[in-house]
Amino acid sequence: MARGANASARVIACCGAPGDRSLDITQATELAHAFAALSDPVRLRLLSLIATSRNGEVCACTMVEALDRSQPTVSHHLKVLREAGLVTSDKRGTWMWYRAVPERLAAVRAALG
Amino acid sequence: MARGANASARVIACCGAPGDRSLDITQATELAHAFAALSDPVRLRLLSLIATSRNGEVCACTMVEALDRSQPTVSHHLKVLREAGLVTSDKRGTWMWYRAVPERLAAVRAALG
DNA sequence: CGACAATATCGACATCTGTCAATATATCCA
DNA sequence: TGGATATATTGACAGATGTCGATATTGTCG
Repeated sequence: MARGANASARVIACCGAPGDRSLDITQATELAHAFAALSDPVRLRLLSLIATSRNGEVCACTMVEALDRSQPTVSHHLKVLREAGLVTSDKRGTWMWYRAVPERLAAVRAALG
Repeated sequence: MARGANASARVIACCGAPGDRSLDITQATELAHAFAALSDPVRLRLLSLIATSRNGEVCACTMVEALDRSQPTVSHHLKVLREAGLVTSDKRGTWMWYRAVPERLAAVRAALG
């Protein structure tokens, strides 16, 4: 479901790349989706909560409490993060536990240089 | 005019930071603005064109030709990139020349880890 | 000055996005 | 089985965003 998880396009030129061309439409659209997932304060705080958690995972219920948003809104944002491949979810009982995907974060970071 | 150019907030925990807390609302909003500037395919292609150019700068007229968008649209996107601090512009005669701001790109990249 | 060229701004419009209340779905427990 | 809890989905709506045509602004050159 996570789209663009295998993209390696870069905004700035890489270490003497052969072609050394700028992004084409497909690459740009793919990358734009990733950045769009990061372009909301609520989502950034969610991702931050998850990525900096002690045991590496956070229950959705915790996040609804932490952020000043309704439960449906938080659920929506978590879905966006998941579809962008930035987090994964694991349902255990009634609770939904979220984990960050460091490789995906690294991939997006790499696209910036 | 460029907002948030001095932010050093990170989504994931930094090298044993003292507080080790997640983003607050202010930091998250600031970062979100930066990512929002990167969340459009046209803007990514513009930034890519600029950042990978031979002499480090690109004339606006070149970009209007390169992308399949109207002149007002390209002008709008360049303005967004400029206000995000990702590029700078320099008017020489009738032409407007754009340059990337590597430090700003690095700062955004650093926020991802 | 006046014609031309490059860029920016304005106004309008369709689409996308964030938000919440209401509701549905899934799971646990008594 | 039935009630309670956690999460997801739906529907609606306001506000933001990308786009273009028309126009304004700025600078060059005869």
